[in-house]
Amino acid sequence: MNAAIDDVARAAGVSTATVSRALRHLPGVSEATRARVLEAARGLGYAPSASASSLASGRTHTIGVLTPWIRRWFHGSVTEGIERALRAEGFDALLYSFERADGAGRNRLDPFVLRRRVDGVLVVGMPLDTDEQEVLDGLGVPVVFIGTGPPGRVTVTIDDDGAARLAMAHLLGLGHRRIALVTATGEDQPDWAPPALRQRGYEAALAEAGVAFDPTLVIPGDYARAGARERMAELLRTRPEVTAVFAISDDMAFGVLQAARDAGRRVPEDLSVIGIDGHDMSDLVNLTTVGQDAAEQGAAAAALMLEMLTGGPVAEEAVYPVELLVRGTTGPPPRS
Amino acid sequence: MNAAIDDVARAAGVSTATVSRALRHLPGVSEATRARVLEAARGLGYAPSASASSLASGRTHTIGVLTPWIRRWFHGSVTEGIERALRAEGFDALLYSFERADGAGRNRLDPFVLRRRVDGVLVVGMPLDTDEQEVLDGLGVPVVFIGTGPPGRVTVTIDDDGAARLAMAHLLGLGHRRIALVTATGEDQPDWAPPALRQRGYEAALAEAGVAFDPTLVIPGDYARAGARERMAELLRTRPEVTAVFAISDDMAFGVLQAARDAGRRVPEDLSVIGIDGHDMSDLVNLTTVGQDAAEQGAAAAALMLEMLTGGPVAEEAVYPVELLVRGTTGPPPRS
DNA sequence: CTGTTAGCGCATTCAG
DNA sequence: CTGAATGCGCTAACAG
Repeated sequence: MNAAIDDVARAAGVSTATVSRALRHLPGVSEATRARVLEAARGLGYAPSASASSLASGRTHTIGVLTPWIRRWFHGSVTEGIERALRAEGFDALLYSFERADGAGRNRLDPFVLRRRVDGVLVVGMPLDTDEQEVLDGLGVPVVFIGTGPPGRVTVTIDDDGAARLAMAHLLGLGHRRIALVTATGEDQPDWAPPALRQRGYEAALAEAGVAFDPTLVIPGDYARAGARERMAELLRTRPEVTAVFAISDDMAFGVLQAARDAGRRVPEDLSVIGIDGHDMSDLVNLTTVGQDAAEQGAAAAALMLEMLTGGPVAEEAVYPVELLVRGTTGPPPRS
Repeated sequence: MNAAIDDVARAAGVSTATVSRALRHLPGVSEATRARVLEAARGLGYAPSASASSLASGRTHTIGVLTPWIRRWFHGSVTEGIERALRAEGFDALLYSFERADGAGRNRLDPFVLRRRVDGVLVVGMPLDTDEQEVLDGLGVPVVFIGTGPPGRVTVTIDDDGAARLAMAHLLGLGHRRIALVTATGEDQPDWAPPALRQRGYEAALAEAGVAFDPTLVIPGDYARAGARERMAELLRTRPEVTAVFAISDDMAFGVLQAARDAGRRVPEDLSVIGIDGHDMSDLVNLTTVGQDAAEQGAAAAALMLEMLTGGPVAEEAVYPVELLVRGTTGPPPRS
């Protein structure tokens, strides 16, 4: 029932080599024979064996997608964009999720699971440490980073610094001066990752507006809602002079919104809140944010990968645009 | 640099057959030689070639995950659960997303992309039509359905009817009588899929409470927020007597909440809203809902698949529990 | 433009 | 318990 290449060859009256060439649309096959081969293949319901093809050619036509989560907005959107772009080109996406184990840090990146099964690796929103980068490099296949990547590597990102300035310009333009920053920290957030870059934008924007930077207004976090909510609750209690909060992700902005609600602070009358992402749910809660197209970045990364696979040179850094989405969580500061 | 099995055999002073057996922990290898082989393999950094192994054995150690979307809560959560469970057992997850093209129905399920590259297929939240089922069956590998599956197939689901009754009991218990149902319809929603089953629960609960079923209170939808919001806006305008809405998914409940807000209806004072899912964001908007554990269902489906692969008999229907999460969007009906 | 010939790296008989 | 031999199905030289 599973026809093999020589069945097709026999049916078409040619050699297996010709079948192989015809089916892959390689040059050097006459139109007439190609047509006969295609016909025979269709008739037999022939589907080439990926394993045999990989074994013989050394290429798997499969790209590994390395991501710590897939249900977070950014990671899910990027992964979806990747999968579609790859499939359109006949490539498969192999999923490798490396969720952080509780307290124990992220699962070790096992070099063996990826060895010899992918032609390339796409790393989604995951700042790899030096060891992990070495493991990946040891695979000997191209790697593209989405969302965040070490300097000097092929990356697809937004302009993190610019996105932060955009958010801050909006807040400062409304008249806010005491603006808290909710960010993400930890040893796995190096200075080339979004949290650091966005904080840089935050500080630069303050400086340009002539507002002194107050480090006690920088709230650490882990990109997640719950932590932001907790930490924000405390800030709201201890620092009533804060009139606006800039969270570096929408999910953390959601936590800020919850904390404000818990504390009985009206948004935006008492407190303005802005995020970054353009999360699916941001319009549900009417969050003002700086939107990015994560699926498009995934698709772009996939395209870059395919380009690298064919030996084409690619630009090191692809930077995607962001857009200020003014909604209902920002307004002028309360008159004091 | 990429050691092959005969390098290991040479280093350990045994044959490749013994290496193969030792590394796969097959019986019939003495402890001493197994240890020597493991040692040699580690020393050489040997990783078996998946292609060669598949070609020789006919098994790919890869499971295809068929899903229309991965960023929707249910599908993303299930997929994440699947991936983790599979990886723990040394299996790979190959992603096949088949997003509905605009207006043109879902992408055709291409039989060829899956042929000979997976040992089994997991279908996530996707009621396949008869043609598609045939395509899948033509693959000759086991199939497990999560969230919804044709009768007589191996499925992992919740008790859809029971979940609906649970939601309705809550609403009815609060005193509501005019309760709208926001559901999902269309030819791709057969009578064994959640929308039909949940509607059955809705109707049964009404009947038991002695409330006449009013078909004009059933709002069609497509599981998405936007549509629910639009259709709900109209209902709110034309049917002011409705005091509660039961949406069969949290995402649609979010749309209902937006419509209520747009219409100036207070929740829950003027209108109660309940959903099904326990979506990540449901607590953000304080939605009362019937929660399910989607990731666990994914993991369970993966385990079932592995069981089927080893020839074990499996139960046809695994039903997972749900739980009523009473939050802030439900309350007694307004006194009229 | 097409056919012949070797492998790709492993799993699996079958002997011993 | 272990080894030798065979072939999984295809691609990639190399000839013609």
